[in-house]
Amino acid sequence: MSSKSPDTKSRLLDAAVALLEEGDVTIRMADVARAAGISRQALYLHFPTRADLLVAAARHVETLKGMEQRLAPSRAAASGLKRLDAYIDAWAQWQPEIHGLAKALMAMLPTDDAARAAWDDRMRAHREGCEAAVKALSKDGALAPDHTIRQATDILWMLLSLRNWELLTQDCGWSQKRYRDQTKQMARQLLVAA
Amino acid sequence: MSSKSPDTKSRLLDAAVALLEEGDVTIRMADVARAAGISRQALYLHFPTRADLLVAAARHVETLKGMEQRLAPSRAAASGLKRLDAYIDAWAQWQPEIHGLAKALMAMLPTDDAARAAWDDRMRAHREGCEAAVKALSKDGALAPDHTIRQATDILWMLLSLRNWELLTQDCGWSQKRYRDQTKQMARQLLVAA
DNA sequence: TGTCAAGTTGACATCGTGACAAGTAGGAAT
DNA sequence: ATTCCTACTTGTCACGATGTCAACTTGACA
Repeated sequence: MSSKSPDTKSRLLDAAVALLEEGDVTIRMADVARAAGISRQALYLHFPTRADLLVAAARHVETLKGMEQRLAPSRAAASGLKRLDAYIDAWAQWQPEIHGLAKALMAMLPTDDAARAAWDDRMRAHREGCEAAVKALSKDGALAPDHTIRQATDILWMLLSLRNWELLTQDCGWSQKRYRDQTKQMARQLLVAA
Repeated sequence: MSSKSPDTKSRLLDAAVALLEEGDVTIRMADVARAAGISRQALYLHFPTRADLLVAAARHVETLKGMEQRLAPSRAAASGLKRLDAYIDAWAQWQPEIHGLAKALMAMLPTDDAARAAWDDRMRAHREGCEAAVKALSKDGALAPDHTIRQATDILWMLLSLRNWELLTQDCGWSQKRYRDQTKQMARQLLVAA
């Protein structure tokens, strides 16, 4: 896929992720290039636009931290309810780890198409996870009957949004454990048939 | 207070609000000036920075649209449940109207202290509204027993966050009516004793 | 030795913010 | 009647960021 030197590309992505995790909200192309030890122009050889870089960085961090593996328990869950719980477990654990990156990315969303693209890309992936959990519930007949799959997915996606994690843990001071447990409870209240 | 011509200042604020409500996220100083019929430089005589303009616009829109009056039905509600519903009604109606403005303001939160202050102010007011609704529920004995007032307020505040409104209506394509009705239902599921 | 890929330096166009200067129209003060 | 002030004008400029373009270097490989 990448015809250029692969380790330079990785170094660039590592540098971008590191800078974003430091909370450097206004990350510039020049910063990333300098951090990776190459010239600003060379960065454009690997990533033609800032958008491309950010999208790649957002993807990179997931492979870097093994998101796929963490979702294994959810995929292997015996019941829909257990799948939902396992997904929330994985997600609750994941959120603080990507918070630095997410914060920087979110800060740019309104003005920056690049960040928007990266964000939408990742959120779509997350939404698919939500949908899978909802479908598992539905298969068990455990989904509340007044919701379609689509609608239930919307609700779970909203409940598990990074913004809500941020709001509850940062602004309301909820502990990580409390966030996890409460969120599980809320998901049941909202989605599971009584 | 304002030493400059007051009607020009108002015209500028009106123009800014109008542009922001159109959904023009990347609103430029030149745009606002043009819309108000004065030169870009003259705009700087009234608002030294873009942040100043946006903060002033945020304040302006609240008085302009009479948020206080809209909350009257909620305050006058006979029961806790009705108060909750009325508050959600008012909030659901309010959100799309301030969305453009809020979006622009949110964009400046990480970098601009003035915007942060203005934002926190508004959010605190909203949280107080949530708390009042929760207390009304509690007074009726209708609050779910596994929640403290504080915790229930956190949950309602999260549920009614602008971000969630944005996510459901913009990203998920929910209609305004659907947002309102579903949110009411979710609030009941999460907060009201079964 | 020639070629290609990857990276280098340096210059430049574009856009938005904000600073600054010099000039103008109209009203008020004395 | 002239002076002063205020609001506003036009025009210019510096700065910082993105992205483009051209020309040069360096190392590997065949």
